[in-house]
This record gives sequence, structure tokens and C-alpha cells, in this order.
Amino acid sequence: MKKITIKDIARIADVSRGTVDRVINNRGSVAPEIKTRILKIAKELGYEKNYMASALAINKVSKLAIVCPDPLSDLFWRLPREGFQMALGLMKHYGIVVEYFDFNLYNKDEFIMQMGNAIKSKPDAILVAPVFLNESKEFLQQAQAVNIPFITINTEIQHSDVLCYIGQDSFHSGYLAGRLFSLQLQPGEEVVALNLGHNLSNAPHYSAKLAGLESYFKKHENHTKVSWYEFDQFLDKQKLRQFFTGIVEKHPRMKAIFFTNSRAYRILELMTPKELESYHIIGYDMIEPNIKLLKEGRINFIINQNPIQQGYMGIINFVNHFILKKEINETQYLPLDIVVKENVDFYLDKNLSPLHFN
Amino acid sequence: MKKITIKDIARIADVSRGTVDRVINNRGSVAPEIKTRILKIAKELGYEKNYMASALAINKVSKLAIVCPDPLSDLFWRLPREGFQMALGLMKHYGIVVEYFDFNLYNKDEFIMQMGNAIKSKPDAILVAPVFLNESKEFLQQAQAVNIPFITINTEIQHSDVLCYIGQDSFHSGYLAGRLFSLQLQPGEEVVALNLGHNLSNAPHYSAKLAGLESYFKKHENHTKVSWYEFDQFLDKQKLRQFFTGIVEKHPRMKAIFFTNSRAYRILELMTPKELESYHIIGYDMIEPNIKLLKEGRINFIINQNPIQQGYMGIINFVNHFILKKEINETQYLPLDIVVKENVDFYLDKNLSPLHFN
DNA sequence: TGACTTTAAGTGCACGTGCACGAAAAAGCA
DNA sequence: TGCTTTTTCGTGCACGTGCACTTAAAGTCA
Repeated sequence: MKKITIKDIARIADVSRGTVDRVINNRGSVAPEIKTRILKIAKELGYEKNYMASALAINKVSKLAIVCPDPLSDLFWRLPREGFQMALGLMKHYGIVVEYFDFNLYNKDEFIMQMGNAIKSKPDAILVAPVFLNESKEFLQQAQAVNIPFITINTEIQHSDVLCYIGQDSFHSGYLAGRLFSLQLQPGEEVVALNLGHNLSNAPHYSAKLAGLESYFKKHENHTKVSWYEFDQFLDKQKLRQFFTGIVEKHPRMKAIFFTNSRAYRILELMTPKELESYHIIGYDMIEPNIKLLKEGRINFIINQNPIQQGYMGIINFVNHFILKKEINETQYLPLDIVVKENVDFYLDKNLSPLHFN
Repeated sequence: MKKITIKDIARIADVSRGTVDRVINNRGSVAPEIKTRILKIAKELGYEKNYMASALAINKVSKLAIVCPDPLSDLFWRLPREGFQMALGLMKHYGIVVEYFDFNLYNKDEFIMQMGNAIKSKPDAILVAPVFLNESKEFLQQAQAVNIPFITINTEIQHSDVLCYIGQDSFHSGYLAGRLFSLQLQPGEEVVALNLGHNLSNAPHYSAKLAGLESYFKKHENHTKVSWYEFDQFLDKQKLRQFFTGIVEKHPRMKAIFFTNSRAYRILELMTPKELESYHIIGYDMIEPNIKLLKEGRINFIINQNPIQQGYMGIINFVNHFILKKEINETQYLPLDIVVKENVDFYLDKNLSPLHFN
């Protein structure tokens, strides 16, 4: 019942606390036979280190650098940050200091700069959303040289020095969208996928979604035509409308529109009432404009990427690895939540308040 | 940057640590003017109690009694327990001792007995799945008398002494099922809801689901007929089949079947191949037989009640309230996850491994 | 054998808080 | 004023671990 301590072990093994300490923490300088004796006793008694006392004694902070898009530059990125805060509130007693290195989501140079700054700050680890594929891989090399591991969220990249990835399986995310469309599509109707933003070739999480979407129809409804387009000047409403008009003209049988990211609302706000009625829409992310459109019945499904949990788990993994020294999984896929008008309220972050510790 | 401690405040306020301690913890015996001075300084400096040192000093365990159905008596109840274990692994350093009081889900007397035992064990709080409505309310009275608050999960009951409820909004859960059916229903087709198990009048979480389902169709498709039945001898395959045959005969236009709980598989395993093809099925809970049926396309949608999170959050709330002394929300609705074949893999608990701390 | 080095083991303090105990100051009272 | 009672405040130890420092023992070599 009572928690067993180092002192207990020392008493039973007839040695001093210091010796037990050396054994437990593998500091050496202890006779082999005594070491085995102590380990045996510790195991038998089920000794578990008291992390509170440990953390108190160490009195040293672990540093985590977080390199994510500026929450102000993109609505979505508020949410992972919320998750960071939650977990940090919960874990702050372990002595974790984080430094944020925000960058503008659309500015590759800022990303490069902030990644450099993050590495320069000599943290114990870097938590990064590697939205720019090539540049991220480059920095991974650099970090590897100075022995700083990466925790990645949101965008999955393949690299040996990534401690773990937390986010969605993008391919299956697109695949799921295919299934959801097919619930309502009639034969002959076409599907169009739109990527508003980053260049697809440098953004693996977006292109994987497209691949998944196409894969679904190839497998189940090979007659359904799927096309895709990318467009990065979505902030210019006039150009965006022109772009969309072009698509409408090119695809008179278009019935379903898939958005690879959170920016469905950018086009929906430019649609005519008639257009709004005509299409099945699937988009991503529970940001305010999308939620509104979902509730109005304009967006049919939102696929939620659990951004808050992405942040939450990122911190948890840091704690697990660096403080509790536990094994962690390299790939941690979060659920592909299907959000409709009828359950959207229960996905809003206010429901996570119990995890808010501040 | 540096963490500010009681000692710092004492030095600045020119008093002793003890005095600051008395102010911070509201122990009285301190002159009013000094109290305000100390509070002011504490606030200015942003003092935050170090809970690790605090817990270490107190060296007292908080006791939590958990009264939930035996995981062996019902597959579903393994999952909340997993959530308990996760959170406890994460929080164990706060010194939490839990005692489980399992009862057979179908045995009201066992529930009564274990609730009694739980109260007798004099815990700081009881975490309970109050699946029997009337009996639960009775014990709430008793616990109130000896000042033991309740944390409830899974089944929502109205009572002033419930510290918090963590689980689904059952009404909207049924309502969502209505929407999901309507994605595929043709005019004239009927919906039947089946409650295999508890008496509905004593199980509010089940009856609320039915109400939600009916409400959806009343509001959106008033022509669609919705009927419901309950049947508690579902373990007897022959009787169950008879029961179902009766329903098939009574409802030749039945196209959609809604199960209020996890026991859809009980009837599906008795269906003929032709019957299996004929109906849209919605059920609850990610237990093994249901997952299999979902993957085979027999069950169309599973609504996930986040059982692991129910357990996880239950513990988190205990910590928040009793250790960190934070305000907690009385009602904490978990998402109504829509699970289909295409995203089921990402809802399996293996994906939550990072929360496993043992 | 004696002086010195290396290795093994023990001791004491620190971390920040809670709490019991006792000292000091203030208040009450004759 | 002198005494007692009450209030207010300070001090020391404990919690379990980490770590630096000290001491003791064993080993090395001329």
C-alpha cells in the first residue's frame, strides 16, 4: 500500500541511500553484487520513482521550441496552440519552458528563418509543423548534427530523425471524403478537388489527400470522374471567382467539390445562391467561417483533423520522452472525425475545457 | 523567467515563509494589512503554487472509488477502464489511490451492493456509471450525507450533488442517427429502434436517444414512421430471433434499424444473408464484433461514445477538483463520433498509446 | 611497508511546500 | 502596572530524490 522509497530499499539492502541512487540512475561506482542485490529488491518491492520529488530535486527546465504557423496568419493554427497550452498547463510542474517561433503560413522565408532561430536557441527538442517539405528536410539534417530531435505535427514527412508524427493519415482522409461523397452522388456526376494554397509538390499532406480521394473512386465507382486544380491567389476575390467560374464552365456535371484544406469558405462566400444549392461540399477544419457554413447547410461535411489534440499530444510526447523517459510511438494518427451540422457543437473546443488547467 | 516561490514573496514582503503560507492557503492568523500586502505581491509576481512540492509535503493520498460495470460482463466497459489507467499513469505522481467496485451490468443488486461498499470505503469522491437511474439517485442522497461527491460518466442524471458528468448528449446522439439514416432513406421507408437490455424507464441515456431519433424525423421528415421496441432476453438466441421475426412481420417497410446500445451484433448474427443486405444499421460503440460488422459493410454507422475519453476525463476532473483545486464544468459532453468503414481504424484505442504511461 | 591512486560507499544539503510548535507581540483585565 | 489570554508571526523538520562532497576501503608501486 505505502509507496516504497529509495530509503526503504537502502535499509533492506543494508546500504546507504546514495548507493541505491547510483544503481537506480545507473551512475556506476557500485560493486556488481550489491548492484544486483539492490535491483532485485527494488523489483520485488515494486519501486517506482517519485517523479515529483525527482523533478523538485533536479530543478532544471527542459526547453522545447515550437515552430508553427502564426495563429494570426491562419485561423486553423489557433487550435494546435490551444492544445499546447492545455498540455503545458497540465504538465508545467515538470518544468517545461517553451519558446514559440511563429512564421507566416504563406511565407517560406519566414519559415526558414524561424527554423534557424529555433535550432540556435538550443532546445531539447523542436516541435514543428513542417508545412514546407523540402526546407523541413534540410533543417532536419542540421538538427541531427547538433542532436536535437524533431516532433512533427500536422504534416507527415519521412525522415529517420523524426521522434514522432502526430496528425492525420492524409491519404485515408481523402479516401474517407470519397466515401462521404458517394453517399449522395448520382451516377454521372463529377467530383472536383480544389487546393487553395501551397504548391502541391511541396506539401505532401495535401497531395496525399487528393490521392486518397481518387483512390476511393477508382476502387468503388470507377465511372465517377475526379479532377483537381490548385490556385494560390485565393486572397484576391476577383481572381478567385474567375478561377471558379472557369471550373464551373469546364465541368458542367460537377456535383461534388472537395477542398484539401480549411479554405472552403473562401470560395463559398463568392458563390451565387444557386451555386450554393448545387454542390456537395466537403472541407477541412473547424474554423469559425466553416462552422457557420456547415450549420447553414452549405458545407455538407467537415473532416476534423483534431488540431487541438495534435498540440496536446505533441506536448505529452515531449514529456513522455524527455521527462518520463518512456518509449513513444513514431506515428500517431489521430481520428478522421466526420462533422455534420448535427454533431458540430460537440466538437467545438469549449468542450475540452476540463483539459484547461489555467 | 525564474519560478517565483513562497520564499521570494516572504523576502519581498519582509515577513517569514510561514506567514506567506498562511495567506496563500487561507489559514488565518495573519494581520489584515499584511495579508493584503502579501496577496498583492503574489499577484504582481505571478506566483503559482508548485504542486509537486506541495504534494510531496502533504504526502497524503486522495482516494477515488470507481463504480463501473465489470469489464468482463460487457465488452464496452473495458474502454473506460483503459481511460482510467491512462490518466492514472499520467497523474499518479499526485498520489491518487483508486479502488474499483465492479458490478455486473445486468445485475441491479450487485450495483446496489457495490455502491454501498464504495461509500463505506470513505473515498474523497466516487466515480460512477449510474446505469440504474432510481438506485443511483438513492445513493447520491446517502453520499451527500457523508459529503462524498459523485463524478458521473456515460449516463447523465440530474442531481444537485453531482460534481460533473462526462459522456454523450444522448438526445443529440439519437438525433444524429436520424440525420445519418436520412442520407440514405427513400420516401416511405420506415425506421425501427431496438433497445436490447435495460428497462427504458430506468435508463435515461437510452430513452433520450430514442427521443432524439424521433425528434429528427418529426422535424425534417414527418412522413417517415419511427417505431421502437425493447427486449431484455437478448442472450437467448432463439427468443431474440423470434422477437426480430415478429418485428420484420409487423414492419414490412422497415429499412433502417437503430440500436440504442452496443448490442447490434446480437441481432445481426442471427439475420439471414438477405436480411443483412436489406437494412441500414446504426449502432453504438467500438467493440470488437461491431467493428467487424462495420468493416464487412453490415453496420453502416457506428456512433462512438468515446468511452476511453470518458474514463480519461473522469480522472482528470478528479485531479482538477481535488488536487489542483480548479473549477470544473458540471457537464462535459464528448463528441458524437461518426464511424464508418473508412475511418474506423483511426478510432481504435491503439492510437491512443501515447497516453499510456505505464 | 609506506605513500599514493583508484574505487566504493556514506553524508549532507537543496528543491518548494505544509504543518506543528514555540516565541513574541498585542489585547484584555483587575 | 502586572498578569493572563489571545492573536500573530517565525522556525524547524518532513516529504523523496539528485548530486556534490567526504570518508573508507581496496589496489598499485617503488
